[in-house]
Amino acid sequence: MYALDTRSRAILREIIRVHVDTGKPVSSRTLFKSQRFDLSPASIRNIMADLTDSGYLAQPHTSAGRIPTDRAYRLYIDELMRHRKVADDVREQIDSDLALAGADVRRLFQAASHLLSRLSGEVGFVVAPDAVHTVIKSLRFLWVAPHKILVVQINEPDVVLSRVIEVETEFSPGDLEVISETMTREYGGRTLHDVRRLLLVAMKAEKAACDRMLSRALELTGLALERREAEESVYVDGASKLLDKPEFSDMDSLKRIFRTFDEKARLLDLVTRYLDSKGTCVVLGSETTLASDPRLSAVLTSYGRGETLAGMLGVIGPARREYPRVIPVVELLGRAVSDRLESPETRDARHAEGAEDMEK
Amino acid sequence: MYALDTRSRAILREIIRVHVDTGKPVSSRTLFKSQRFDLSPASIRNIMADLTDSGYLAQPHTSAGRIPTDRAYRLYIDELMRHRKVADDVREQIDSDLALAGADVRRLFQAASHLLSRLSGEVGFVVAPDAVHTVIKSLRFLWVAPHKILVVQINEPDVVLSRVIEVETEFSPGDLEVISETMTREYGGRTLHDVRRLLLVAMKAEKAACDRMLSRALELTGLALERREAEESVYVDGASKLLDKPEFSDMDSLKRIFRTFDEKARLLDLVTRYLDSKGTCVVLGSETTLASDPRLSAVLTSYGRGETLAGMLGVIGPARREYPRVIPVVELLGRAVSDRLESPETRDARHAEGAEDMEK
DNA sequence: GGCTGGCACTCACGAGTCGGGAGTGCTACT
DNA sequence: AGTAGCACTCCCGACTCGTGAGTGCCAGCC
Repeated sequence: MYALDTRSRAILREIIRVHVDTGKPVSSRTLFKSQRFDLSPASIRNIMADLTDSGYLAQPHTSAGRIPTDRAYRLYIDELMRHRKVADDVREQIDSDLALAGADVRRLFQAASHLLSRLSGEVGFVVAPDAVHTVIKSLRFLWVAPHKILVVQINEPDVVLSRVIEVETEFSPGDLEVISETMTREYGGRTLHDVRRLLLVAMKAEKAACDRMLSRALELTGLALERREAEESVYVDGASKLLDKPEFSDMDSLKRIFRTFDEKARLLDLVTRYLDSKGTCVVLGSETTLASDPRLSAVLTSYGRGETLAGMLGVIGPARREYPRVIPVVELLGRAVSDRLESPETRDARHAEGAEDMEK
Repeated sequence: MYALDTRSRAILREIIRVHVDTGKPVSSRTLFKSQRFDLSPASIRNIMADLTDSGYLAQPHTSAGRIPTDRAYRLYIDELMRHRKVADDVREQIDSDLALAGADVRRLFQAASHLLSRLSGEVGFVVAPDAVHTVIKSLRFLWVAPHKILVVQINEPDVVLSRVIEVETEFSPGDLEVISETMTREYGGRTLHDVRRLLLVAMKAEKAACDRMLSRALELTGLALERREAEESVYVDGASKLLDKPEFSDMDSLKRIFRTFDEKARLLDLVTRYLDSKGTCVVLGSETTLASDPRLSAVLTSYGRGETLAGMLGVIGPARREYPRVIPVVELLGRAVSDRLESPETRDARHAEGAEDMEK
């Protein structure tokens, strides 16, 4: 009962193929008419009944065809399907769109989530690297206007982040240069997470010693590295694509789902749980409560190499999706984003030729 | 027929009040029961019939109550309603949320659009200042990593923007310093729009003279000031709020509307048309094709003072909304954002006391 | 003349009914 | 094991119909 024979697997595979295509329950007659099996509808029905018993198929109601369960999708993803190659024009599109975003991480993530959404027809998302994995290389403070200081944070593979902060007390450009050097020397090479921790310790120690300048420097650095809101580290694109999916055509679930996308913190929670899994993984609705709806599922992968700079990206949609096409796209984007985050020459070295147009 | 007497106006006003509250057509009986008029249902019906004839009311079908037309809303907004004062806790919330965003414009706009959405229960949006109104004060280029240059653009009232760009050829930190000074001297004080134009002219002139360094500098500046995508200059928040509005409960229009929000360029087009109107204005669906749905309407205002730095913000939702409450909120946010974009000390000088907490 | 009570008329809406059709499960036969 | 046949189930759309909310109009009243 548990080990499926080749024929059952073929039937299951075909059911999934057809169901993904049509969205409707698949009947024995449909399979029969597909001519792929040398069996009568009745025999196919028998096999389908067996598959239902083993939990791979379900029927929405008696006298309807069968739809694949999450268990079936799991088997399909793990064993039954073969990845399709990503079309060349899609590759080119990804390359050129990401290149257009240039070196600005925000634009890069925005472009990536947009591409994910457009190429999959689902909701695309990118979660920026988290504090534990981000390694700070250097930190620079620049005076830009009264009470306004530009913080330039360079992370491990030359990923540059900049933001403006507002301070109560004034710093001179000279002060800031000194602070930049000190802080980079002190905290460079550590993870953002560690730096935040160390800063707290240092500030506490400072309370006693009371070195005015140092204390101000620490405060400034703390402000600069403040925990970012989820809003800033989660990029979502194409939520409206869900409106086209027939499985989500009832108002109530739509409301719930859209609200979840609005509160990006929720998304962050759910996704980072899979940060440590290697490679691409598919999370089916029943296996976790993704976005409070068991019918939602995700294809996600982490980007970044080795220990540093791990974030996640992927797509969210119904379990019924073209896995053979979507999974390779997500993987490709994971690699593409990783590449983009490195310095240009490393990147160019790797793909000696394939870079159609890195400039624009 | 055109000049409405006091009684008709009172009735119309009440109909709008009730309709905004319930969302359903208002019947003569309802008005009668409200006890606000010393009239029988029949008399009220007569008046309602007159109002219908003059185009202020409409009935969804013969034997239903009346709903206000856009013409009625227009009259209501212009003459009938009185603004309600914004509650103190709302003021405080706006102040503290915007203060939390600090001096980073992106965060500021994000926070503002979020506030607009939350306080109005509709879709909030902020459109960043456009090229024609933005006056560049100075421009600085900083070397941050091989082939990566940080551009710091400071606009007129000390609004700081920074982004990272990727360049093919390498610049030394020294080069960049010289370029920063030259460009600021050359182009400081002009609008972004003008600078882009002048750059093109200069580059053309360069072609002939062929000063390698200058040509590279111009190219770099051009790259730095490239036209931003709509994605980057339009901030939308709370699109899902529309799902709660009963008037948009049919799938088809929802799809259209959400797709429009996804393509922010569309929004940009529609909104900037009103950039030059002074003060807050209400755009009703029938008066323009806002987001391809005549039932959508917007309350919007421009922020920024005088000639420099004009952008727009506001909310989008059904025409049926609590104008007396929403309009003041939008106006307040317009002022609050304008304030935040100035330098802290100007701001503090103005509200000598009211700054609960500018630091955090 | 303006207001009102009364009354006939309209029409959306929800519940109930019904036939058709798609699909299954079972059984008996090959 | 595979198949043909058949009874059974149940969703779905169409159709009907009663109900109730609301209006429009008219005749009378102040």
